[in-house]
Amino acid sequence: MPKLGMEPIRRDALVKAAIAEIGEAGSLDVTVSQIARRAGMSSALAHHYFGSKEQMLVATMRHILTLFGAEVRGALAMARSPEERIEAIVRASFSSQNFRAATAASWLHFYLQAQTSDQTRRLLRLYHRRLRSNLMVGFTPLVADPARASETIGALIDGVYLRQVLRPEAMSNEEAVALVLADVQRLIREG
Amino acid sequence: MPKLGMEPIRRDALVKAAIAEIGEAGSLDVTVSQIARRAGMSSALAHHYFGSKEQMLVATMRHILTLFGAEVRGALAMARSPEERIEAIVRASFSSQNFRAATAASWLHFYLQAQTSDQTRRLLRLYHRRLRSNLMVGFTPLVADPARASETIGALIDGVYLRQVLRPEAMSNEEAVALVLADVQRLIREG
DNA sequence: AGGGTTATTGATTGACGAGTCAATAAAGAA
DNA sequence: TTCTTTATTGACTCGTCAATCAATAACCCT
Repeated sequence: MPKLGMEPIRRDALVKAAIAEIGEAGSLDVTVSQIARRAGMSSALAHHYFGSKEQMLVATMRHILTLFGAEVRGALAMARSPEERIEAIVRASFSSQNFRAATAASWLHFYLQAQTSDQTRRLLRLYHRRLRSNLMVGFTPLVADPARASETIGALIDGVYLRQVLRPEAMSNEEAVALVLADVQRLIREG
Repeated sequence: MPKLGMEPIRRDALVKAAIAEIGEAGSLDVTVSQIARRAGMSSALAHHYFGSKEQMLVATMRHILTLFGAEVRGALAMARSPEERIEAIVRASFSSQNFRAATAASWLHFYLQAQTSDQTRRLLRLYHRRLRSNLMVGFTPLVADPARASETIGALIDGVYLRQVLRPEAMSNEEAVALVLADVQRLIREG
């Protein structure tokens, strides 16, 4: 029962199914057929809209990055001080449905994918640069070496994230945020 | 020209070739044939000695973990104070040839593999527990919440490691060590 | 109604890769 | 020497999966 204007709907469904499938399988070995089935269509249709598996995964990562970017921007808009700016970024990094099991696994997947795919690498660098730049703005009025502080907190966020992918039960979202924020506070107190 | 007692030699060659191959490809998609060819034998022989690809990769991870464990033990033997214990662990985490490009990529690979392979997961948990326990011993006389401190430094190590896999040029080994140790110092000063 | 476009899929192709096997050869044991 | 064990490989099987294609159907416009 073909209706017109299906393209955006299908693409969206596929991207979301890809995240869910990667998260559930906890693995990189997700096939186009699995994703397509979960999205309620044939694999042929997936290829029809994305051309290739890689393009589909790139679109998936772009989607994750877009959501994350929106969340950061939203939180930053509320921030009234440098401290609050940093806190906003940390909270966004661990926030909401989006940043749980499925998304986290996908995220990690793309970290690896970035070693072989140019497009993925470019996307990831972009995210890194933005994160770093946002942290820097917050840290600059507060510490002597904002670059160093941003690097530390950025790495700490990645590390906590990585551990959450492996052992989701070991630490809750709030605990993760608290852990990172405590380190932020130490950095600030040190000046 | 079959000589006897080839088994340990072949196994060793395969394990080392696997690390090199994963590191060079920067990817999980390493075939048994590629690894075997690099190790100077046929893929059939690799199967003969390891039974399956998974067993071969488990042996590879075990090898990496063994090397790391030895390095940590060596450094700990020299430590004369709690501070030095912690420093020893951090230095070992980023030390030497072993912990560069190829090994780091393999390491990250196993993090993912752990989500699907029971054996790999067990190995990784063992490593985590030991690392945590070692850090705890160092932190206990120095800070109020040693568990929290160990968790923070453990995550920071993983995060810095992850970033080095992605952008090896961004930070040198020594810089990585310095970054982590600075955070250790902050934790200690805080008490 | 009929031509063009979009949506959709089952079936197929083509590649690649893990694991198996039968065959060859050398070393040691009897 | 002959038998057994170990080493070794090329060729093969079997499965899987990305990608393609041909066919079908609904929608829109004229």
